[in-house]
This record gives sequence, structure tokens and C-alpha cells, in this order.
Amino acid sequence: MGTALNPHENALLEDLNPPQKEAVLHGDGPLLVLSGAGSGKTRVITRRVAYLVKVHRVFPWRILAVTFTNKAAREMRERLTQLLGAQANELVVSTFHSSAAMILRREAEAVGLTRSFVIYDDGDQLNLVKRAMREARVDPIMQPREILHRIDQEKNAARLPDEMQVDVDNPRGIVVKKTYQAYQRLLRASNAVDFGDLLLLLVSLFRKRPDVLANYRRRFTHVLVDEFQDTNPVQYELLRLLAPPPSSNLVVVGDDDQSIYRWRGASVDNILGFPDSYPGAKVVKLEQNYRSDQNILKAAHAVISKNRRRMQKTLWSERPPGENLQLIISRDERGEAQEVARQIHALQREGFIKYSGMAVFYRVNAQSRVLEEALRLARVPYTLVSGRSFYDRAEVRDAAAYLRLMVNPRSDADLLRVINTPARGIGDTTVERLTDFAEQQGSSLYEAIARPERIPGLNTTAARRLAGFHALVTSLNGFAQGATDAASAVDQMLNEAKLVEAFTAEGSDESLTRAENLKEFLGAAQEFDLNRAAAAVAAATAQEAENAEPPPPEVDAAPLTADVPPLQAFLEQISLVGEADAEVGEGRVALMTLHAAKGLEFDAVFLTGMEDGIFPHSRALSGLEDPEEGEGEEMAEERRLCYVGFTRARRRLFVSLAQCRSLFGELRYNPPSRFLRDVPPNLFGIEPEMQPAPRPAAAPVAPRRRSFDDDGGPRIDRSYSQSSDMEGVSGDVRGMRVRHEQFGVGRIISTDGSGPNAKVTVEFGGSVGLKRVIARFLMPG
DNA sequence: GCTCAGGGGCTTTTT
DNA sequence: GCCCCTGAGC
Repeated sequence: MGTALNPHENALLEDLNPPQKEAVLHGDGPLLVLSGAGSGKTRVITRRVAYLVKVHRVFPWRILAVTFTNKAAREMRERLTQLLGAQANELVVSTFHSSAAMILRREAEAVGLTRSFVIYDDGDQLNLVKRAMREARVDPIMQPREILHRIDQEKNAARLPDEMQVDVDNPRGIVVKKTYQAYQRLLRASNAVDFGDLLLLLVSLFRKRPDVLANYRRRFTHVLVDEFQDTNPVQYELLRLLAPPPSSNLVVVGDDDQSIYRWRGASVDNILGFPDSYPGAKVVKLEQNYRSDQNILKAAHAVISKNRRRMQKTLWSERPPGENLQLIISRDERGEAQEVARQIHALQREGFIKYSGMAVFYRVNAQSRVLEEALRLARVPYTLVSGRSFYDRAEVRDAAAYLRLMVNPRSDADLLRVINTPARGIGDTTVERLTDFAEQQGSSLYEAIARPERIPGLNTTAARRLAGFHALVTSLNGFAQGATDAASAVDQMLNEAKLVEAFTAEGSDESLTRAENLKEFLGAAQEFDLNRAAAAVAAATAQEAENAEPPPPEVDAAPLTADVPPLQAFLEQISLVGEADAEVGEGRVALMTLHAAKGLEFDAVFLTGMEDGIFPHSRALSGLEDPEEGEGEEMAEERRLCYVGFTRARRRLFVSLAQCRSLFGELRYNPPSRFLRDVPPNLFGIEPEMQPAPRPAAAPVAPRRRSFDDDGGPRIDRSYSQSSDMEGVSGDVRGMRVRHEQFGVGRIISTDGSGPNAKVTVEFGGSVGLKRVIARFLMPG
């Protein structure tokens, strides 16, 4: 295919390596691009899209490119705009959830919703589960959280409530199923969906209505998916519906070694099994890494290669070996944090790496506090990279709830959230009577408060207050219907609901901040309106530009969001996009979890808490270890997470552990992470002969404390790997005499757990008394 | 209807 | 160690 000598071709291909070029040039049919870390996958996707448009003359509106994160979608769009100019506006580049929401809104009636359905978030979901449990009258044998989790899993697996398989003698399964059924009923009655529904409802619509599906298949002749290793079954099903096997133009790009969202329902099997689902699919491997020095790649490879089920690929690089990896061993988490801060300072003083080129990673958020304190003390500027803080604030969520109520008064969850916010004297009792009444009537809460005098048990004051609230919602709803922009609706809402006023009146510092946040929320709406106006202009220009050819009449080429009212669109952005992710702070060290680090890169990376029980997480340690299969799936995922962490580093990789660490209020002595033992010692600059002789496989041993000076200060220590490979407790050891490095000699009273982190309670002599310690750190005494 | 103290709980968290 | 939820008390 492709016109020879097309002037665009060279520009789009010239700086690509052979496999990259192959992926860009691939003709029709499915394609799997296995892209190792740092191998230039975004470049490949964007070039391919541009190539399709410029060389193959594919209409941009025929191309659907899906990502997982908004950030990835934004970056992709930016790069495509550079390559394609105004034409990029016609491409559909968005997250799975956003694109599903756009389609679902156009087809809302077919799935029992109206076009103004709202999207419930986490907190709303939990409240709804609680309500569903009450209405379904299920035995409260499970926590709402757990039930919600199970419902999510069902949705991720593309199963509607009635499709859920449950054994009759499985009471918990029955509880989940009944709750799930009631939960879905409540959502539909509220004209609302949750995140999972966006995908699930679309899949079930496509299955039920081949005619609807056909419209989208006709339109999207090219589908591309980024981070395919993180897709869950419902997402994959959606892709298979839109781009069915065997011959669709479906391009999936991903790295099985970077699949780290199994716990969210993602399934590595999707990428591992892609060649089977799409027989004849072309597979291209991108194995040249342009990011990291050799030593870092070798270390990453050493860790990941222990996983059994992988697509074989080996990253290589033309870069130099670079510096050794550096191991930091500290006495405790404070020492670790101080040492990290010190090293950061030192790196910065050397002058080659700026603060903004450095990052500190940790496995769990709970580790961040100590690190923050140490950095603050050391005057190292940092930013904590974490979720979507602005839209998580209570007052902002209140405002969002009001807005959703404005477009969709039937939204019970939102009504409940703000019925007494700001306080208007509507208490729990009143709300309870109201919900009981509405449930009995089968009406929404909004309908129920239209005639509050009919609600049994209410006094006239309560009824009057409900009527007042009803009037407020009605008035806002009327305003929303005529609103031509988001900002005026937000402004109206803030005034009528007296939200800002309430905080200002309260006058405390905290409430003034909240008032400020609400003004910022208004600012966000104004910005949204401006962007939308700009986008409309750009789209119009695109129409006039190059592709003046009209689309074929049988195909719907309109932008998916063509006639979504502005307030609705703003709400969708809040629900699905959140705030523009705070760019990793200018001139600041970035602190984040390993999960948040995916997709980023830094000159220097500090990976803290490299201890068994922290990283890999203790939950993965207890996983079954099959002698044949090796480590369990959870451990495999921890390994991938470690791989992700290592491969974020360009030049310097520091791995750090503490000999003891207090986490969740308890003091733990964790052995060094098994991942460290997988890294060849020479990458740390340790010559093989310097390694300590292997320890005889004897029963419990004490931790060594040889890496510390007398002052107890942390030191960088290049001799590691001293932890025993103790299995923990075996057999009945009660009454056994043991010795502990710190507490001395004692006698085992009881045991707790098994495996490497098994604990025992020991009665030590003297003033020490009873202690619960990890068995591994005991010696027979 | 609101406030505060005690208890359980606790990876990760793209959307 | 800290947060969130619940329940008792004002």
C-alpha cells in the first residue's frame, strides 16, 4: 500500500529503528506491538496514526485511539497535533471510560438511561451499596466495601447481575448477587452509572443490538490501544466487539512485564493470549531501550526474568554501562529517609542531575510521611505526586453533587449528599423517613420531597425544610436547562445553594480555604468553557482543511460529543478526567508510589523500602508457592512492579532498605527484598569474591548488624544479602528456648502464621517480658 | 441534630 | 500511626 514517494513518508519514518518502522508501516489486520520499557512506544503509536491519515488517507474520525489514563490520552493528542495539525481534532483519542461514556450518552435510551445520566464515583458507590444492602435485606455478613469490590469484579468480568454465577450453598456469593441486583436497580432509578457500568453497559448494548454496533464498526475502521497489558476482560470484550477477530485493524501496544493492575481486574492473559484470539496477528517486538544505562537494564532484567509466564523479550541498549546501582542500608525508616535526603542533596551538588530529574518511589503511601519529613528538614524541594486531590475535597465534591443534581434531579446519591449541606436542619431521622417513603413508593427522593407532607412521621418544620430544598433543586434544574455555558451554571449554583456564603460566614481558616476552593472550582468551569470554545473553532478549521472530501453518507462521522450540553460535558470532565494532573513539579523531587511511576522517567530514582514484607508486599509473600510454577501470581505482579520501578531510571538507581521499620504502629524487622538478591552483585560494584560465604541452612538466625557505625548513622553498604532464607515456623516449637539479638534469651509461648513472616510470642527474661517477634529473627538459644 | 471518643482496619487506586 | 466509621452522650 502507500503511495511511493509521498513527501510525508520520510518525515514520519526517518528516525525510527527497524521494528518501529515495521509497526508504523504494518498494513491491514491485527498487530501486537510488544514494547519494552523506554522503547519508544508512544512515538510508534502516534507515527502510525499520522501515517494512516497522511499516507493512507484514512479519515481521522475513523481512528479510535484508547489509553488508560487521561494523562496518556492528553500526551498522545498533543503529539498528534504536532504531526497532523488541526486534523488531529477529528481523531477520537481518549480513555476507555471517556470513549465509552461518549458512546453511551448517544445511545442512552437503548440502555434505560437518559442522555443526562450522571457518573457516580467511589464514595457514591459505597453509599449506594449500603442502601442496596438495606433494600435487598441481605444478611450483613459482609462489609459494604467488600461487596462493592466484588461487584466491581463482576463488572470488570463483563457480567450483569443476572449473569453472576453463584452456588446455592455459598451465602457470601448470594449476598453479593442480591446486593448487586439491588445496586443496579438503584443506579438505573437514579439515572446514574458507575465507572464499571460505562464499559459493561456498552458491551451489553453492543451484544443486544447488532444494528447499533454496526454503526460504530462502520465508522471506526482503525482501533489502537495503548497499555494493552492493563486491560480487563470487559475492556477486551469491548475491543473485540468493535474490532472483531480475525482481520480487524486492531493495534494493541503494551508490555506484559509492566502489567501491574491485576488487583483492579486487569488480566495479563489478554496480551499473552492476543495472538491466539487474533490468529495471524503480526507481532512486533520493540526491544531497544533508549532510556537507561546498561547496569540498570541488567538489574531490571535480572528481576523480571524470574517470572515464568512472559512474552520472551530482552531489552538491549547502546548506552554505556553507567554507574553502579547503589544500595542504602539504614537502621530504620527514619535513617532511610535521612540518607535518601542526603544523597539527593549530594547528587544535586554534583550538578549533573537536577532536583526535577529525581524521584523517590515507595510501595505504599504510608511510607511517604517519613520521607516528606526528612526532605523538608533537609530543605529538599519536593512534590508529592498523588491522585486527584482537588476534586477529592469534600466541598468540591459537594459542589459537584449539586451540579449533577442540577442536570439530573433523580440522582439520589447526590441529593443525599447535599440535602443538609450547608446545614439546613434536615437531620438523619428526617432523611431516614424520606428514604423509607421513597423506597416504598418506588420514587426518587426528589419526587418524594415534592410533596413532603405525605411522608409519614414528619413534623411540619421538617416538611417545610424539605419543601425548601425541593424548591432549590427545582430552580437549579430550571437554570441548568437553559445554561449555555458551564461557568454560569456553577456560579448560579454556588449562589443559590449558598455554599460559599456558608463557609465565609463560619470564618475559620479552614472554612475560608474551602470557600477559596469553591471559587477555584468556578475558575475550573470558566477555563473549561474557554477550552471548549477554542476546540469548537479548531474543529471547524479542521473541516475546511485538507480533507474536504465528505464522509460517505452511511457513516456517522460526527464528533462523539457533538451535542452534549456544556454543563453536562463539564461534569463528565470532573468525573472522568479529574484535574489536569499536576505536572511533576518544576525544580522539585517527585515522591510517588511505584504504581504512580509507570510511564514516567527520571535521571535518578530512589526505590525505598526494599524489604520482604514491604516490597514485595506481605500479601504476596503469603501466596502459595508452587514448586513447579514457582512464585504465585501476586509475587509475579510485585516483580513486574519492581521492573517498572527500576526501568524508570535513566542514570542512577538507588535501592534502599531499613533493618527495622515501624509501619501501622508495629515494629517489623524485615529481611532485604528478594528482588535485591536477584540482582547480580557486580551491578552494585561488588566483586564475586567479596560475597559472604553462603550461610548454612540452619534454623532461625538473628539479623546481622554489621553495616552500622557506632553512632548508629546509616551508611551506604555494598555488602548486602545477609538475610537467611529461613522458612519461618515449622512444627510445634512452643516451649523452645530462643535467643533474640536485641531482647536476649526467652521461651516461645505461641506462634502466629507461617511462611517467612511467621511471628511468635516469646517470654523474655528480666524487664523485657512478652514480645511478639518474627520467627526468622530468632536463634535457637 | 451535632460532637467527640474509641475501635477496627489497613497495598496498589489508570477511570 | 492514622483515618474513618460508629455509637453514645449532649
